[in-house]
Amino acid sequence: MASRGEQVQANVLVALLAHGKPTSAYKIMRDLQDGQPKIAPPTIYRALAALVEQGKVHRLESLNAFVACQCAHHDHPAILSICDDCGAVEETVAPKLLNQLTRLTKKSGFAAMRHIIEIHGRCASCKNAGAQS
Amino acid sequence: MASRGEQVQANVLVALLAHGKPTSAYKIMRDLQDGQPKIAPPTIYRALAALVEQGKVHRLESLNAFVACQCAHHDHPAILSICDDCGAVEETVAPKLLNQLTRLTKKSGFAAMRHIIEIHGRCASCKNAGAQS
DNA sequence: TGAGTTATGTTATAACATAACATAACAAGC
DNA sequence: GCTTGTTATGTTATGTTATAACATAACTCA
Repeated sequence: MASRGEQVQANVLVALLAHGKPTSAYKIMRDLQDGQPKIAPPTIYRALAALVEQGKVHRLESLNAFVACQCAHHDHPAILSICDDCGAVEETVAPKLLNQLTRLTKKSGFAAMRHIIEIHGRCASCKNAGAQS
Repeated sequence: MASRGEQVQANVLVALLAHGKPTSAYKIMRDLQDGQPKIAPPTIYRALAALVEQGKVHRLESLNAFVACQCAHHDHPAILSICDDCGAVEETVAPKLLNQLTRLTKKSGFAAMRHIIEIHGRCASCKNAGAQS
């Protein structure tokens, strides 16, 4: 049987998938409070930390928000493209580029452990929508 | 004569330079409150926004903190290497790599406007310190 | 079963950020 | 030089994000 923690993680993941867009921890909490009124921030943050650890969720540092990973099967950290118009996030995996970054910073002796790459801009559909208006 | 805003910006920059490490907006505020007890968060955030705009300060999205730019003369966004041990930040400028990123995301029609690249790890001196212990 | 350990729940508060409005400075036309 | 509009700055309040600290429950293993 799933532990309580795993159950919360599953619920959080469902909530994130339902949104399909960057969602704050507190928004998720309010979602879950429909069925579990007393759930508190630390519970949400613990579940999110576990999901991020598992690679099932990405944390968006530049938005202080979270998205469900869209391509479950990769271990590589993702490059996240964030549309500032509609909020859509696209994941790109580019291990070579990450290696380049690691090598670049290694020149001064830096040992890279975790790469955060977030690119803000406009997605294809918002760009088109903007152009025609 | 410098406007009030420019004065605050100068003071904030001095405080940031004095630290030489990532510093939160509230820490800066407490620093400035030595000479100006009533200064409030919006004043600090406005000054920081202006300094970031001018490229004199970088915002570290993954730390919710700020550092003074160490190489004043460039317009390119910097790649920031952050030591999780000592907090030191190193800036690297690599326009080619940013272009690669832009091209990569452009494949799906994304128009990149702002690149955020933060790499966590250990700097050379902390790595050495850790190895010899 | 009971002692030790880990996971989870709960309360409280810390830390980060900005909305909303008030006031002051400045600039342009009268 | 006044007054009117505009922009910059100050001020108050509050919203939002995140975690510390402690309590309780569940699990393990002798």
